[in-house]
Amino acid sequence: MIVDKQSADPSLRPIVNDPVDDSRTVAVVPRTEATSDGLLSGSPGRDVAEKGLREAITRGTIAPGHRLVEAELSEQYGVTRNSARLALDALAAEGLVERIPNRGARVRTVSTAEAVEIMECRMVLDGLLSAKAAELADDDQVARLLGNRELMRRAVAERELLRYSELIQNHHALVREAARHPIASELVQRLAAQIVRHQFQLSLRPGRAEQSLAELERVVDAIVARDPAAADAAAREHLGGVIAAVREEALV
Amino acid sequence: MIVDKQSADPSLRPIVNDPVDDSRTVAVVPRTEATSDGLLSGSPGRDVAEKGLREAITRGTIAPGHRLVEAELSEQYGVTRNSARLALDALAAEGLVERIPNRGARVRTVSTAEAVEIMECRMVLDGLLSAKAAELADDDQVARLLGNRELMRRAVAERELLRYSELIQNHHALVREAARHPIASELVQRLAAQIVRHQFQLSLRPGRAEQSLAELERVVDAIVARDPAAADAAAREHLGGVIAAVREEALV
DNA sequence: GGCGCCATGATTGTTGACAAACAATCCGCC
DNA sequence: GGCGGATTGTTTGTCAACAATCATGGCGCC
Repeated sequence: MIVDKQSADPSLRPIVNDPVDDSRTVAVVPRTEATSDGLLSGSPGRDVAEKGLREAITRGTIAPGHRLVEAELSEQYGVTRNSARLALDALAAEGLVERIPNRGARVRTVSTAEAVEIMECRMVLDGLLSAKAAELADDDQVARLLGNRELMRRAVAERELLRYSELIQNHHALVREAARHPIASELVQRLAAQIVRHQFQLSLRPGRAEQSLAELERVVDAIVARDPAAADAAAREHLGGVIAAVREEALV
Repeated sequence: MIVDKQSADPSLRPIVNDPVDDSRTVAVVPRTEATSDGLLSGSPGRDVAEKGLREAITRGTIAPGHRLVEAELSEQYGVTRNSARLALDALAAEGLVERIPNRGARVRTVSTAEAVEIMECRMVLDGLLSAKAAELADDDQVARLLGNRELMRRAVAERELLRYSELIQNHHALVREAARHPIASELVQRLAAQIVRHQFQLSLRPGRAEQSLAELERVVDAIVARDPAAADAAAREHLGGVIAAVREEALV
């Protein structure tokens, strides 16, 4: 049975309509220290640890499978153990950290099979985003996509793989912005974070950049042409190519 | 069933000081049992609260927008406040609960626009799963899909909407199982949990069941015929129909 | 010499008390 | 009578100590 008491305002204290809400999110500057040994404490603490850890994991500074001991993290990031613990919880929810009850946490290692599955999900979601972008992008966004395409071409021509890698990220960011689809955007980003390692490894394969570029150019073309179906198809084809490459890599 | 209270959406109401707030007395209550002092503690505690809350939210027992006060939850589920707190964290990560720092948590209300976005994501992911199912389903799974199709037909013929609704869930569960794609399966389930309310509301619309059935039958046909592309297309078409219906509903 | 069993150490998980944040209220003041 | 600022009460967030859990290593026993 359902209880519906909605007739009364559920807010004891209104949370809605808070126009100035950033007062709390920024202005961090934590009491530089609270505990005698100079640990950052509190809410900032959790965020500091979470941000630092996420960065370290996604950049590969910490290797997959590496154990993450709460006490060590606490010391390393200068936060209390509780903050470190909460950060681990958050990252576990994001799929970056694996947690085993009573046994601790470690950096999640995604198998090749999982990486493929993740990419398959990204493939269809990226198709959705590209299609939406083709439908909704404004002139400025189209211009920036074209500009980025030019940069990608140059980077590939000059064999600047690292730079090209960054530009691909940029391309995706532009597509996400143009698509105006927060839900899909967040999903894609979360999935992408889980496989940076695989993706990076792949990008160094000879010949990979050229193929990738050709595929991405078709995505841009479709968006510029305002053709959602073509954009969807092109985006899928691109990631389909990436997936095939990863599968091949796995055999090596 | 779900009591609709859309008519009194709290977020649309002016922020008046409503001294009498009985909306917070929720009649939930499993209170599974108790230790000597009446509190379940610890790890089980967190799980109990999380499971109970998730159930209450997805079943609509607690209305969207409803405030979730840690102390109250702790009492209601017979767990410590900390367990309740962790449960809220977990549910917030799943997108079922909204948290605002220092201001508390409430059941997330998904706007129609968000619901549409979520369904668009489900659409493409469901297409992926259906295609995989067409590729990988074994004979037993195919048989069960066919059996379920028959049950759906009957339910619709006999105007058993509630039963039909359950059978749809069952259909999706069978597809997920056959697809052997844990990543996509989990994503889809998480997204689905966020919009049960919208979906349920929709399923009661006259004529909706018939159209839905026809679409789902085509999905089953494609899987049985081992035709991934057709399965993908059919699944997308199905959710595309649902999305169109939701958009219409929004105008009413 | 190998096997099971208890002590030990390192880590995670929990607890209750404490502190901060915020909305609502009260009070003096003009 | 209305306004600004301190005050209060409620709720969230943090902390350090405590308890539970698991792996490891030593020790007797077969």
